[in-house]
Amino acid sequence: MLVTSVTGHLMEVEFEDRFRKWHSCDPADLYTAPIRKHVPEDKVDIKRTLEEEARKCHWLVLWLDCDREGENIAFEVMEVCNGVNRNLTIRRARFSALIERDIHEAAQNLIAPNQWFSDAVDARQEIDLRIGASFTRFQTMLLRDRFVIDSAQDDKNLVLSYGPCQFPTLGFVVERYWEIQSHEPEEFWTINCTHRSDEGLASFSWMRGHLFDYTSSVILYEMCVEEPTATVMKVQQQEKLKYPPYPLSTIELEKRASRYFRMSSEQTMKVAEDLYQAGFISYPRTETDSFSSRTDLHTIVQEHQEHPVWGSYAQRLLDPGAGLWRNPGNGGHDDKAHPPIHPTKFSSGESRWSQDHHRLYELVVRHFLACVSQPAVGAETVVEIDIAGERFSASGRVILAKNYLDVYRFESWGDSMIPVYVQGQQLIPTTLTLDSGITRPPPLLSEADLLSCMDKAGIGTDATMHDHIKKLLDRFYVTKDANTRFSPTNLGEALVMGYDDMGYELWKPNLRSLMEYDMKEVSMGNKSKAEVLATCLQQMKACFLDAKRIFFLLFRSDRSNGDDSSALGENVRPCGLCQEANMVLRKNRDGNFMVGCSGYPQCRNAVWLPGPVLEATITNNICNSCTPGPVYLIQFKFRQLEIPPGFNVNYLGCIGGCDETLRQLIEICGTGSRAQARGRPPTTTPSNGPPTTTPRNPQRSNSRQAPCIYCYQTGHASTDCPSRISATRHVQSHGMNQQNGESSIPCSTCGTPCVLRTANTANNRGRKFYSCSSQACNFFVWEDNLNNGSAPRSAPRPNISNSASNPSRTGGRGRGVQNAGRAAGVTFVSATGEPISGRRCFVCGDPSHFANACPSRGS
DNA sequence: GCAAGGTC
Repeated sequence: MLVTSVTGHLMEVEFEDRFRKWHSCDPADLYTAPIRKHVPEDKVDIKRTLEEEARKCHWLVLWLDCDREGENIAFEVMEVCNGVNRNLTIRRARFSALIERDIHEAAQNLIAPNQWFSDAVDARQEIDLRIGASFTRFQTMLLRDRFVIDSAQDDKNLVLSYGPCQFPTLGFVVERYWEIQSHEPEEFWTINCTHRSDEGLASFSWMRGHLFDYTSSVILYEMCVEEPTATVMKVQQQEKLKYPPYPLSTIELEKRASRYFRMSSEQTMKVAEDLYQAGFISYPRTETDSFSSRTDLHTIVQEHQEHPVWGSYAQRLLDPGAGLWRNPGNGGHDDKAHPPIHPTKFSSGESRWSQDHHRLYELVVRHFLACVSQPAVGAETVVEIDIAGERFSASGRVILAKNYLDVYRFESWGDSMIPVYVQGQQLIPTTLTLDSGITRPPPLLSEADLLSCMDKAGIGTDATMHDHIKKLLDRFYVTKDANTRFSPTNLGEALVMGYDDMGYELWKPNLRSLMEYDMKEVSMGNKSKAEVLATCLQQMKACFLDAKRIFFLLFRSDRSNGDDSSALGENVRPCGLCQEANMVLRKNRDGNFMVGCSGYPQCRNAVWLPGPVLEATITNNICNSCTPGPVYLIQFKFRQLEIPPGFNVNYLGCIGGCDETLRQLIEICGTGSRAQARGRPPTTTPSNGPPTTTPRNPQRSNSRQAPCIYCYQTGHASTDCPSRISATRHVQSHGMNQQNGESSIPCSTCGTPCVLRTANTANNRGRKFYSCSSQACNFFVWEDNLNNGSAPRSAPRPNISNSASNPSRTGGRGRGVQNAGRAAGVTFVSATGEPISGRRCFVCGDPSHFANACPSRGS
């Protein structure tokens, strides 16, 4: 028996020569252009070896990975060998690890090669090539000149590639970025309680989590303050186990190396390949996360007994008396081709290893030792207390046995002690506070997150995922920060938005999933290769032609005059962003107005004007307050039916940031920006410009200046938004910022007249409320509660410690209701501000019960 | 100059 090898695929698919040059044909022709499968130059020697040996042999046994790709490679080898020897008897060996018994069994149970498996791969290769080449050529040639990339690379070499794996991967990054951009912060409230005793401190958290309604939170908080005695309702003690990880697959190795060492997936695979080739670890490209029952795990552990750092742990593992051994868990994945990544040779560190080699080898060994170890054991105590009907809980944990955590230093499980409590015990909280928080957007995707997204959506394989991520970086579609978090560049975001604008989900994982499904059908013999190719390529060609048509409309060619808006008159102001050009008033093709920098596209500073603008004319009047000036005022005419009552059709306004009326109109009616209407971050460029959401990239750089998340304008950070500053001057809670006018209702706290406003928070949008017009006062009340005769309240922001036993802090400070009736610490006034005596439920207004007994509270 | 999948 003679053994030789190939190195992955022996052949490649390629277009015939006359279609190879980019300008040789219309990219649409690539859906039907003839292709050929051939052995590339660097594999010719391997082909020659195969041919030489095949001539002398009678049998050809194919020992390749037992997956679809492996089957396809087997057919490539068969084609070459059959080419020189038609009489070969050909068989396939099925094995998945270099385990002696498996190899013997495979040799004794040879099977026929599986044509369906191979066909599925042929189909994938052809589809990937045709789609990738056609879209890449097209979008590169059309769009390359439209983007200025801040790098040393010659722009002429810039390739804007499209691929069925790289684009969905980019899609994940962009989608998360959009999610962050469109996040609307919302204030919430939570009650926190602590209790200190001789034994220590327990922090109890509110079992409701948090509420977004301030008034409800205050009511519930005050009920707790009024009756602060806590009763211990439940003390639950149980043993908790923290399990070691499953055996190591490629994705897990990449994710963990990224999390623990901030190593890129690309670097991880490079180092893993080195370690594999030097024999220190097993094959690093595997989806399998369970060991075959035939694997000799003990021998692997034995090898590490002498290691200076983890040797003693390995010895404990092998000692039956220690009881540390446990057969590894099964993660449920098996690619039938390779075992999980595990150490194959002992090393206490080689002199030529880099720090990354040391780290990765250590991770593989410790992970393996952890897999065959007992879980960590902890004793957990959960205490639930009740204060005035509200439940709070605290928990403590004592670790009884660290077990695998002794060797797996990358994970931790902390101790947290709380005092001992017994059921029925009563106690007075040490602190009871009403605390506020703000909802935050999710973080940018980390490399580990991105790998998870790809894994979940079936984008790429264990061997290629890191390639797709690297490709996004190489193509300038994304950037990665020091915390391994990814943001799209202007270019990446614009491409995704371009496809999104077309309505095609070419940047979403669905396309790949559908292809995957079809491949599976082919590999099972349910569909033929030809059938899948015909359907898929026909659909993709139609999609390509449509995309081509729309892209030409979106990105019309003449850059100097490519702006789809028309300038209307003179400059409005100097541009504060690039500080080189002027901002000019423009009207877009779709009739919407904006003021954009004349330095576009180098500078993309833009201010979108309210949607209802019918006419806009620059006047000679100059704003007295806005800088950099002069900022010329604009005479607006609004569409009567599109503006709320109280606003004039004719209005002289300033776009410099000082104008409250314009700000309110934008908040209420929105701007003419395209994307805003779809809930995406607003587009700040003219509708035919490169579609980016933000006015970034001034002066050949990729630096960002995102639009303010509150007013959607540029030129200031969200934290400095003038609209927010003026809104918070009037009301405390963000979002309650639409002022309708003054009313005669006196504030029950200070007597100053209240202002009727409309809430704009997610939970209460459109709901009217009164708030005190005094900046020093926090009073507010929902209008509908007033009409129900329910409980308008002064609403100080309590954040008090040690005050639970001093509930008098809410006592009648206000002139309006100083002598109002009080029930359980709650004051009621009527719609006219008159005090009402007697108890009423805050939630539903029913006088027969109080809020803590309201039937609706269960929900 | 293009895809994704093998691999060194």
